[in-house]
Amino acid sequence: MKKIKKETQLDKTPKYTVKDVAKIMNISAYTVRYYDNEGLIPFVSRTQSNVRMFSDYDLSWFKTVHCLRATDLSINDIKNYINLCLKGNKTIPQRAKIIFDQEKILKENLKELQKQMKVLQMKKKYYTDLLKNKTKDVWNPYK
Amino acid sequence: MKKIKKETQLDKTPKYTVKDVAKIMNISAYTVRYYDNEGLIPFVSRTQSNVRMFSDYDLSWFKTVHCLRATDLSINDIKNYINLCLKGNKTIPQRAKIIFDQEKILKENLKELQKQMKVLQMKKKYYTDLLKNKTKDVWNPYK
DNA sequence: TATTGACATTAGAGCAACTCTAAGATGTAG
DNA sequence: CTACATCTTAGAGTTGCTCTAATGTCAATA
Repeated sequence: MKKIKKETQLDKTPKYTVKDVAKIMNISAYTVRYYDNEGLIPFVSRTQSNVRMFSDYDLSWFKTVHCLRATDLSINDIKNYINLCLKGNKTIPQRAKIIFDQEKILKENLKELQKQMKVLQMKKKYYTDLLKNKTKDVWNPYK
Repeated sequence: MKKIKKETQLDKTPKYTVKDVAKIMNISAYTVRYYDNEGLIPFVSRTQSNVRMFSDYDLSWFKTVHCLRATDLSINDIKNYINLCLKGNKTIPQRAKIIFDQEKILKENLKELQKQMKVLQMKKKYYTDLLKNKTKDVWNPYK
């Protein structure tokens, strides 16, 4: 008998409040509502009294959004990506392009940050030496 | 005879326009004016017809501002740092603290970005496999 | 039962750091 | 002398939050 691996299914039962998601994702409750209002999290359910309740499935969208935001993709571009995801496999090439492009951009950003880290460390050395009274505080490019 | 090393002096003759600085620093001309208006660049000279002219000395302030902004220090905090620099060596400990703190923050930001880079690379692999028809586009955490 | 407190909701204001527009001044080239 | 390229300013617009104010829901306590 052939062994069939069952597709991973994320739990869609609502169990997390805005506050819970904020804590889990380490973002503010304002931001959680903002992302929902902007339509970045599809199919969010509400209680009878209109209170948002998120599932593990919703959480996985938050993780996607969080990753893309962390790498500085705009809210609009993320909305676009999410909508492409919802449209099924005919949008795979477009989605792939977004991810590939973003990886390139992140790589460049990381390189730039590492460059600035080196500059900061020279400034750090400048002040460390100053505090040890080893040097005078004159104008120099490490200030 | 004792050899005295001459202190490095930056040229203060005005030679660069806003556009020149924008090009050199790889930022927009708007941002150049914005930084000047915000008082981040001290002693900027103007021609008789009110046109900004920047020197190498001014440029070195731009580099300081650029480095601190790149590591996400706020405009206000940078203004504070610049003003401390202008107040002379009694402000060394305060300036040192700003730089040391900022280095810690940058280190954390870099760590987070590297984490997101790994997530992005998993997404990249997900789409690379999809495009090779090796996998199906089902919901999974790499999307 | 009434009220208090802890939460949730919304619309919309506020903010940081640009980013751009509009209107006007200046300088150079034809 | 005119055209246009480039500078100036004040102020409006944008993005992505962040917060406030007014209101609603619900459980627990006086």
